Amino acid sequence: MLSVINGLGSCTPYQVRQNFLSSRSREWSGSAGAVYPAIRRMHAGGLLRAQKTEDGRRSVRFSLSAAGRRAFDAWIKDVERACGSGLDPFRCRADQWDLLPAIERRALLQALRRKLEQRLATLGDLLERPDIEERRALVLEIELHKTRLRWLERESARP
Amino acid sequence: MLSVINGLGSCTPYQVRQNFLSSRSREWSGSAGAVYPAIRRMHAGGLLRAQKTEDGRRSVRFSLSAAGRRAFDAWIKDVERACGSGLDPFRCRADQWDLLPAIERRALLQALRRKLEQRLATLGDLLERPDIEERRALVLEIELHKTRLRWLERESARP
DNA sequence: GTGCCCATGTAATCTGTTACATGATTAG
DNA sequence: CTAATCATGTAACAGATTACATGGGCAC
Repeated sequence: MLSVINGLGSCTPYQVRQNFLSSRSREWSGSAGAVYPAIRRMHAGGLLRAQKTEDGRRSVRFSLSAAGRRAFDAWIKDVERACGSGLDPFRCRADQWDLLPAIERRALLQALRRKLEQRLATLGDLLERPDIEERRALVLEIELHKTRLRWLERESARP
Repeated sequence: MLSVINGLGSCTPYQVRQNFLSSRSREWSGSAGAVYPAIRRMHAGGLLRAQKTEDGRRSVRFSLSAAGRRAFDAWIKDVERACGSGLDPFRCRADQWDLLPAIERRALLQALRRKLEQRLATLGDLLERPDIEERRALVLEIELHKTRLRWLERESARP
């Protein structure tokens, strides 16, 4: 998945790490202990090309090698995986919620709706900002959350 | 996440494993090297209660202890995590697709649409079967895939 | 009995996490 | 100069994967 970051140019490990840290993903911590070894592995595996840049710092910049670009391309075009359902923390819980006693269930669904609406507001604000990257993914995420919200509303109005 | 399986009754490690193997999740292999140690850990941590059942086999059945049920409850009611965006393989790629040359991009979006429609057909068939468990999650998954499909159609008709 | 499947594991390996360590540069 | 921060790591640990090992019951 580091391919994604490296897909955006020639950069130092530190920049890669910052990118992970700043991306509000929560599913990936971007910890030093993950990023640096991963880059070393990819370099050893021939997916990255290193180029010494003599700009004062001893920093080494990495970019995708031909093999790296091929691997990235294969990842992008992996239709099978792309259309899988992933590991959705909302969907994972969906059937469990139904087992709760009616009162708890009602309260929980309510809390979920509030949280989703709040999240949608935040994402909507983000969308306004001109400097935001990954705009398409953001639009999609908003739509997916709206779908979850509709599902919740349908679930709330039930036996 | 094993809480989910254990939430469905008193069972042997083997049954847990079969459940994982049969659930078309792909995000979790249910390998022996994961399930057995995990159960041992949870038992050691006091989340599981073991009961020897003398039904011939030496099988030990596990069920949730009081602490285990509390942990499961906390997981179910984790609104924050539930409303996070998870690790969606489709959304992850969404912005990368836009970087492809127009012809490749068009072909890929087409392939994705076909795949999604096929997946939707499969899930629709599943929904017909009366013995299917996790029905709510299935309905939700279908809706989410439809949302992705709508997004794709909007993306296909673009500059 | 022999072979096969059921059920339970262990070993080696890979990768991610947290927490700590280190040298280089910049602010005061 | 000293302290903070930048940039790069390492160490210990947790958990997942594959592949292999083991032992009991059943079919033939």
